Amino acid sequence: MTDKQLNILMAAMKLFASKGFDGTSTNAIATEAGVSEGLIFKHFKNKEGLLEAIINYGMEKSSVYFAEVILISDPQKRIEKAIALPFSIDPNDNQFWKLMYALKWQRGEYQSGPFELFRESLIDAFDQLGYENPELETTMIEVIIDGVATQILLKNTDAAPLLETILKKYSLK
Amino acid sequence: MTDKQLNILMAAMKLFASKGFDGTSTNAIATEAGVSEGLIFKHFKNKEGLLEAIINYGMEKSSVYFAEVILISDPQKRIEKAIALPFSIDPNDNQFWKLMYALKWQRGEYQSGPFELFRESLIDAFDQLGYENPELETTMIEVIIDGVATQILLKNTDAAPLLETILKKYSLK
DNA sequence: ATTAAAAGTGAGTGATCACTTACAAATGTA
DNA sequence: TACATTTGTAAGTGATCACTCACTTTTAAT
Repeated sequence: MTDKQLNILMAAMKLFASKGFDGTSTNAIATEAGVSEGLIFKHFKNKEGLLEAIINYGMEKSSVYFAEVILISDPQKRIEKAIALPFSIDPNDNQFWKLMYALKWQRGEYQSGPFELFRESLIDAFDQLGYENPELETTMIEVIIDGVATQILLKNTDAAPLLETILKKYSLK
Repeated sequence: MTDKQLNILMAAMKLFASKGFDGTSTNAIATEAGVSEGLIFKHFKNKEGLLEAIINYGMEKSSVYFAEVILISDPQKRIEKAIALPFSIDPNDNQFWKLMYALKWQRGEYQSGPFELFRESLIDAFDQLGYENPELETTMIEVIIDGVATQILLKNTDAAPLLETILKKYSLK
């Protein structure tokens, strides 16, 4: 990936996250990236392709953290680590996750993939622990993760005490 | 409000919720509403004014439910009712809340108002119950509400068992 | 040094955007 | 009936949109 290619990617991520995909013009991206507008299309084919490149780039960076959770064999620890996930979002990745959550509501197509494996590994964990309804418990974890992500990304709530409260409340401390 | 005015409002809500504000053209709204494009601007001044009208309309309908929670004097019951809120979203209002949640991520300006009063009434409730950190507990409730709303609006999860699980987990049964 | 490919530019392109305007139909009131 | 106001339309408007194209510069391998 060229310097300018990365410039475009970062500029687009910033603008898509703050103004939305449709609210951002390729002209604005080019200006923010310090590049001619034509270059965007040379490298990413079209605006949609640029969005896909951003998501691939961000998910590749993030998939490590998902894998870390999935690979924990102790079910209790796996669940705890899953809950802790949104609390450990690298502030450098805030824009990426804001974009991902914004896309959730109007472009569900970018929601599949790594998330399904993640979900199944949680169902498995609750199953191992003998819970009556592992799917339901997993949905609860997803509720927590989405809710916490909303708080942290949108209202920059102080993460540490919130995490402690959750783990205590869930008798997972 | 005229028939056609309401047509425009509903058509715009539907399209804004599914394609986003910037992803929806006034031409598309007029077509969906079965109305000439000019009429939109006669009634709502501009596209932004139409969005505001939708939000006013939706919040006026919904404020009843928030008020119902706030007016409960028993603190325990008030908290329970607050948690139950996203579970009792009228399916007819799904589009409105999808729009509200989508706007959260790129247009925070539509987030204030009734929500603040709601938050304070929860802090008060936890305070009355002698909790150590009422603000933190209230944030937790907001986490739950946002997470549940995401599940229900986006993945149409079955609401009933999830509500029961949450109330149990929160020892609020 | 030659040269072909890749990176990069800037001035276009038609299409679509939000919005206006001139005018007609409907409505309410005297 | 007369007439002023409101409701509605259709054909525009300039601006901006995503994208293309002809062209130059840079890079890198022989």
